[in-house]
Amino acid sequence: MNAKKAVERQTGVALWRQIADLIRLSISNGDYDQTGMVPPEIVLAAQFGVNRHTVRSALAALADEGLVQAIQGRGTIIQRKERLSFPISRRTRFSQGLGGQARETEAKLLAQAVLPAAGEVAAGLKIPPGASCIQLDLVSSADGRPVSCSTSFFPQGRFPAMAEEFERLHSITKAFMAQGLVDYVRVSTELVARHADAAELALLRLSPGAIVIEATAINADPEGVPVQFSRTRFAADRVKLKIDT
Amino acid sequence: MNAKKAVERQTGVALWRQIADLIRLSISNGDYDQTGMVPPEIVLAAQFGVNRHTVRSALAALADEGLVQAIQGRGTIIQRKERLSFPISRRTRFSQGLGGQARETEAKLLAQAVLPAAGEVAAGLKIPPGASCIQLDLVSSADGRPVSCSTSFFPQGRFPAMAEEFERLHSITKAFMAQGLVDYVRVSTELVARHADAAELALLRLSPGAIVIEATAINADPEGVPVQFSRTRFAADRVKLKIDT
DNA sequence: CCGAAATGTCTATTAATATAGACAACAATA
DNA sequence: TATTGTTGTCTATATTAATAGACATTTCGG
Repeated sequence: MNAKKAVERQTGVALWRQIADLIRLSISNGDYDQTGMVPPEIVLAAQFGVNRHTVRSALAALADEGLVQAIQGRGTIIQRKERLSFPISRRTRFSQGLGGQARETEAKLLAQAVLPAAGEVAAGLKIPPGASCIQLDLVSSADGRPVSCSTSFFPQGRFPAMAEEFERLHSITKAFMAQGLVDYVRVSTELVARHADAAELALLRLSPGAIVIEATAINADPEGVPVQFSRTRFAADRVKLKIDT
Repeated sequence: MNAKKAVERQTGVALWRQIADLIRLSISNGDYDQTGMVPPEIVLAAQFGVNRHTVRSALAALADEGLVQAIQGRGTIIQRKERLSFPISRRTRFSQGLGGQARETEAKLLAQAVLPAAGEVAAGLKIPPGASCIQLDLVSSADGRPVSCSTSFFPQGRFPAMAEEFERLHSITKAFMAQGLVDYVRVSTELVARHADAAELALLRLSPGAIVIEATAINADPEGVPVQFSRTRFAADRVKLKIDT
């Protein structure tokens, strides 16, 4: 197991950031669970083959994220290590999926708009290009930490009060129910991973260089008629996607 | 749409690398399909708010990947833009999945070993810890470009000739068939995205800072008995994972 | 064939990153 | 309480990343 932790120079990614990423990974892998602490700076410096100050920069970044806390004289203790397991299946729903893993989940409406469906959205929802659809931008959090941000489109003809119902109920599932749709299933999901852009860094409170997993999904009613086209970006270091087939 | 392309300073990720990532994304999004060329360096520099030399560093990195080619006097032309769509379902198989998207697919055996199953592997395969299993390390390519590298474990008791059969047939599916297993299905898949480590950079021929999607999966025979535990790392900028439910 | 527009190359300067070493401050413990 | 093992802070230096400007070279269209 004991994989050699290698960092590369002259790559455009600063050593301290590479090291921060590796330590974050080790933490979420449970490598330091025995002590609940990160190894001493000198040890890490030796492991990575860099100067102690470089390791300190990495740990400072992790402390900034709230992942660890350094205490003079004692060491650097681990504050958090969870990676939420997020199910993707025919019945994917945000809040249910996290059942038990987080004390509190929240979905916050950032923006809403009514606009003509175009290209990808119209095709996904199977409505004619130009037909009105409702766009909702959300940020979802678990225990106060943002986990994902999403942009969803709904056909306005069928769900005219989507925005209002969501604001009232704070749940897509409940907003669907309030408008007469009691059940829906996931019909397709596409995943892509990339670096977070500036907007996502801000929304998800990520540190620059962080990774997001972008899931483009379509939900449909039991008859197979699409009801939602969504694009959700997950903070990759906070989630694990579990695919149930 | 025209999202502001923002780069962040003092983040541990060099500006030229952030810009290279953004341009790569624009290329795969088809933003430059009208001309088949990247915008002029001066235009990009203005868009990103950086010096032209910084943009040149980014383009040099992309040229190094073979994604673009700069021609003095004319501009920078796009050489490649594909992102392979990779299905994940109960019947996920590498070569079939890419049907039609690539002219030629190849799976190459890097290493093999017989070792006692431990922890995660034993649990996934539902065999007692310490029981022998066969480990195969593969790299899979499409049209000569590496797409994923994987480490798989098989119970030795049931598939003693896994390594030999794979070397002969160059296919996991066929190696299974040669040993009497005619069908198998995917029972679980977990996805995580992270930065590639040094070994993955080399195997997948990625540029440092690149992202991999790590899929941890278990395949089972029709009776539900696990036959394979695998961990596959995809080059994130070359694939799109399509989940069929 | 000239000019506009693009990439290529060079020098110089500033800012960020990384290394090196020394020592202070604090915590736990023998 | 003295020792050991930690993190915190300081100075100094070298390397890499980024900016700035000037000008050469190539391509293409009028």
